[in-house]
Amino acid sequence: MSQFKSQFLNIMLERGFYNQCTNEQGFDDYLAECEKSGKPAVGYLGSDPTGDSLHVGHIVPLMMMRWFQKCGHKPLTLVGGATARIGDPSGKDKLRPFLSEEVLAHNIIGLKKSFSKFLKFGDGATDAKMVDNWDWFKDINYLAFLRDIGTFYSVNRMLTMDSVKTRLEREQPMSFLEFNYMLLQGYDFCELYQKYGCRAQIAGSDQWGNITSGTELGRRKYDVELFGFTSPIITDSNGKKMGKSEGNAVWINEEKLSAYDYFQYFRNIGDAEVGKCLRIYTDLPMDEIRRLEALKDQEINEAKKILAFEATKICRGEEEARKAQETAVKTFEQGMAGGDLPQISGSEGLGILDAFLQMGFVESKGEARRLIKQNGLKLNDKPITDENYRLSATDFVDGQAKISQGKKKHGLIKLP
RNA sequence: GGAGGGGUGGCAGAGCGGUCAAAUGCAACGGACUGUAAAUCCGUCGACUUUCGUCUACGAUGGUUCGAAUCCAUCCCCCUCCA
Repeated sequence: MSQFKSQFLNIMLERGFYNQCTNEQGFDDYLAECEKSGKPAVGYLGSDPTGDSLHVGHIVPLMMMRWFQKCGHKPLTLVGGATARIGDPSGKDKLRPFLSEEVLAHNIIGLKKSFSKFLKFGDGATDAKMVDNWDWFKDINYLAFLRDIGTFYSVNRMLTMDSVKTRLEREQPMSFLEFNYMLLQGYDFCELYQKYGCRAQIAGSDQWGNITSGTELGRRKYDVELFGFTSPIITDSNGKKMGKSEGNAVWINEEKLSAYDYFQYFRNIGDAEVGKCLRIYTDLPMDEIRRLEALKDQEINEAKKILAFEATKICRGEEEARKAQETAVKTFEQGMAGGDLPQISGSEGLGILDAFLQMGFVESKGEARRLIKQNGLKLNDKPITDENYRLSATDFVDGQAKISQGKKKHGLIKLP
């Protein structure tokens, strides 16, 4: 069963994190050596502070780092304070808007928060550490950079990189600024190698070009072999990227998404994805996962509940996961109203259209009207038929009324 | 700087003076069927009011016309080729 010498790579393979490695054999030898000697390997995961929270789509590499740390290695989390000022062209058609200093600072705080849910930070040997490439880029001299780094890059080669090639093929503009992105990423890798002895970079497969930029620079400039390791892009059965729920991103930080909604995202995963998600989004042992994913038909719902609970536990803590679960059970299995549902305050006399608008379930009254015609809106589980209905005292039970849109979205109106 | 092409709803992409709130596809949403799944089928998909209707929208600003996404002018942005 054990195909690799290193514990880390075996876990990656077994749980479906393994997509591509710059030198599988070499990386395995290196990690095995570290694991044997008890000297942690250092690896990094980069992310640009373009938002103030990571979302489900970012979890894959985060979980890889989590395992990396569990295997006795040291994770570095790099935030691209400098590179965000440029914008990664990978997979995009347009230049990203520039971010103000305040927004960047705010985003970096948010990112650290996201990271810390999955990794243990601190000063210990295997504790995660946060670094910002702005620290080494902000004072860099252009000519010195061109001479020291630019000489190692061939434009011919750069033009063949996916991030550049696709942009050109699609006849979308690419600025010189963006063209330089891969040099900066390459430089990051080498900088971390110099500073922390970091020899591994872990990322999603869309970062392959940027990773090899770093490993090649390391080889040419420092004569050292750096390793890159990527995860596959996780898609659902329709081939779409994971991480969107009702058109909105599933955020990791609690200010952006409630634990209940986070829980529901995983609870509603497709049957075909259950095994894959258990491996990737939970810490459950493989034996347990194999048992769960073998469940069929209705029974697979048990696996989904466990998946949702475990995934929420990692990200939001056990307490929150339990509350979310209770709310889900009450709401869906017992037809009652769980306490963790989204809520607004309102009292009798409140128009039913306004109630849904305030709850954020609809974007306009017109939409609410349409949904009423389609039997899509409910008050205390009874379909609403009159769009001019106003809440009455009898609608409130124990000081709250339940309103629902469709089968999945439920919320509470509480008396003030 | 020169020549040509183009900017349409979340995306893709028709329309090229009235019948255009704008085809079609995707996405999204509601209903039916189910298992808080998938697939399928039906329906919805600018806002306000719902009955008529009103308003805001086709890069921006002006103009021509009874009437413009559609014509004209100026400006902005993008693409291709040339310098």
